[in-house]
Amino acid sequence: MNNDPGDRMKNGHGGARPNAGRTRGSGAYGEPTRTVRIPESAMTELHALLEQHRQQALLRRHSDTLFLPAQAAESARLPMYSHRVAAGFPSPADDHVEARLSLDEHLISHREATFFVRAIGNSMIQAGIFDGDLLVVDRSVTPVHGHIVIAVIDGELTVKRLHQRDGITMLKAENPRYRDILLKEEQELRIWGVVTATIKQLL
Amino acid sequence: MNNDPGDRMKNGHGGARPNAGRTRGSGAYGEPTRTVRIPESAMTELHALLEQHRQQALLRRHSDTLFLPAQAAESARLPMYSHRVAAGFPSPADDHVEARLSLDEHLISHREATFFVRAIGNSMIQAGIFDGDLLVVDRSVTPVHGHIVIAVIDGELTVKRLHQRDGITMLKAENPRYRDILLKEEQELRIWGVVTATIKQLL
DNA sequence: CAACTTGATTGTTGTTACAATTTTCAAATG
DNA sequence: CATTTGAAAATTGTAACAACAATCAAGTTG
Repeated sequence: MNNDPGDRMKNGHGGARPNAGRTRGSGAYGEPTRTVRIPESAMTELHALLEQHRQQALLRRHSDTLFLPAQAAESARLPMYSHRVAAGFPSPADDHVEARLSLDEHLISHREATFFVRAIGNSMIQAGIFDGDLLVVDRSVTPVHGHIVIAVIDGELTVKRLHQRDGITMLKAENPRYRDILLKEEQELRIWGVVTATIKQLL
Repeated sequence: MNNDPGDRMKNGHGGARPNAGRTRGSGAYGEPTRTVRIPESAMTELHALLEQHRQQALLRRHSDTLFLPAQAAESARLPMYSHRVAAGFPSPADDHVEARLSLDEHLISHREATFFVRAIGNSMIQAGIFDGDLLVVDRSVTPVHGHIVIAVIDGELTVKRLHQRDGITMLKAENPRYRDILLKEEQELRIWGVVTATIKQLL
């Protein structure tokens, strides 16, 4: 070993030669890279993704000496993406969503006293009740002023808002084109129940 | 306006106050990020992954308005009355009811693809969707012209009616006081799903 | 002369730094 | 009391940096 640096430095090795240095694409991926910023929770998934790319680069690099057994038929190997890369949308199958909801439980408090009625007509359109909507009716709720109720007037089933003021009982429609029903003395008001929810099916 | 900087600078606004500046986790992912270096061919996959994380962050951020269906417990069938049952008091215990109904079964056709959203605002009031209504959303339904959809525009979750005519895509509000959203070229429309039912709770 | 060593060179790679942007709060304004 | 405004603090894409690895040609050794 020559420990004197001066001598060697003068007629130095290497130098600004062409084709010196490591060759392009000699990294772990065999291709240029970029820096990106990602959330920390994506790190594990990303590491899986990177490992996959490294494997593929390794395979490409040694493709002249490495062979794999032919696959039985075209059992089209799909790329083994980490987790659900393709998804992109929140999926109900995902687990880390806090609240889960049962419509039955959510909308029905008194099971024994609840039934459904399909609305007919447009007399309650301003209350958001359209023809064909499904109404959830609770018979155990005591109807008071302001409630939307299912009532029987002259043998007809109707949905109206119950008004009780100064001893006068009315069934008001929520549509200016419909008349309110003022309850006469001899008329009997039969209230089947209070509407606790209305459901509009669009499809 | 005081254009003299000296005055304002002295008792300047802001300053090194506590709790000033934007809050931690207010980014698109709701969590800290890191920079990593990845091969270029992984960029598309990474973008999908990141989009997914952004969606999940959005979902987390709106967890007070987003729900998923519960597992089918003992889905209680409740009586479903037809409208013409004029006579006396029907009881849910009665037998001569037409059908018995489970809301979960009736309103949810694809459990794996269904979630709930609580509506905010009154932009769809003429479609019978009011502030606070519960929307049943099915991701497996292909959105077409006329459907009411849940969409993400500029990171905001909205309910609108989808219009597609002559190559133009619009999100129309059903309330004259709200402007329609005309989709610009560079704007990306993300439709989370189609609203299959809306539920208005009255009690 | 073939095999090995050596040093400069150049691409890779993980991380840090930076600048532009966005979000937020409280004081100031009307 | 609602709105405006300026500074502060975080986000975010990208540039820069430093340590490292690979490569080649000249030099050295047997």
